[in-house]
Amino acid sequence: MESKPYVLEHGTEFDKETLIQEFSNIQSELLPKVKLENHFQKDELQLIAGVDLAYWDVNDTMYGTCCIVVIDYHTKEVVEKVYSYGVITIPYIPGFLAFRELPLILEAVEKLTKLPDLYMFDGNGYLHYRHMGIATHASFFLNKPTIGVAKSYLKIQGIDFIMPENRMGAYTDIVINNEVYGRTLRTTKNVKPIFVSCGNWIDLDTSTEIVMNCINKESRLPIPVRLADLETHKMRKQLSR
DNA sequence: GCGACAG
DNA sequence: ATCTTGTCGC
Repeated sequence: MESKPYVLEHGTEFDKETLIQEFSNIQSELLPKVKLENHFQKDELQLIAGVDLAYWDVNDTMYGTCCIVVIDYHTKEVVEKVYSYGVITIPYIPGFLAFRELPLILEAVEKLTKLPDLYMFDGNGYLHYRHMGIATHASFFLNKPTIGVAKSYLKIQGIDFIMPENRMGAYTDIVINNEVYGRTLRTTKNVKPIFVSCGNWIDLDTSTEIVMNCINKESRLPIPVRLADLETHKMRKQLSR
């Protein structure tokens, strides 16, 4: 049976296997440019952005909206909110989320009046089959440090995560082939953990520290990602009617 | 063929 | 991601 073709833009069609082949090549070319070291001064962190998308469909056409919420790292006040929306042309394929979501993300970023110092994503970064989750991939277009924050676990090479202790701030590292891919982090007691990984230009300890500093009692997710999530749902309500 | 599978 | 109400518990 043949793979179903996918329409990308203006009548261009690709079959799934071709997409995966080309996408894998792109990810492999980016990998050598990843640096898991802080390319910034911690005490200069001011604006942190959370990025998320929501989807809906109309007559078999998939639409999406991307919302970016920027907060002041110290006061936790919302500084700016921007969004974009449009037709989604790339299918969701595990391991290739960035190719589906980046177009709308970059469109929304264009609308920001102040550039954030760091971006947090709803999804993985270095914790990925080829270390190229959306947080890492996106960093090359944003030119800023990024962090990946996933709500569920992406199992790699059959390796399960180790459940951290049930106390706020407890974590266990996700190690595969002697390499640390990411971290299972309990941001809130009595609530299931999240999965934090470096995006780019930041180390895992600092990523963990920043995520924990963005936790309040409202959610297990860091504030920027949580607010972006809520915002995309609001936008979908408006846009889908 | 079957199961796995960030969002 | 999305489809969906009430409900148990802190």
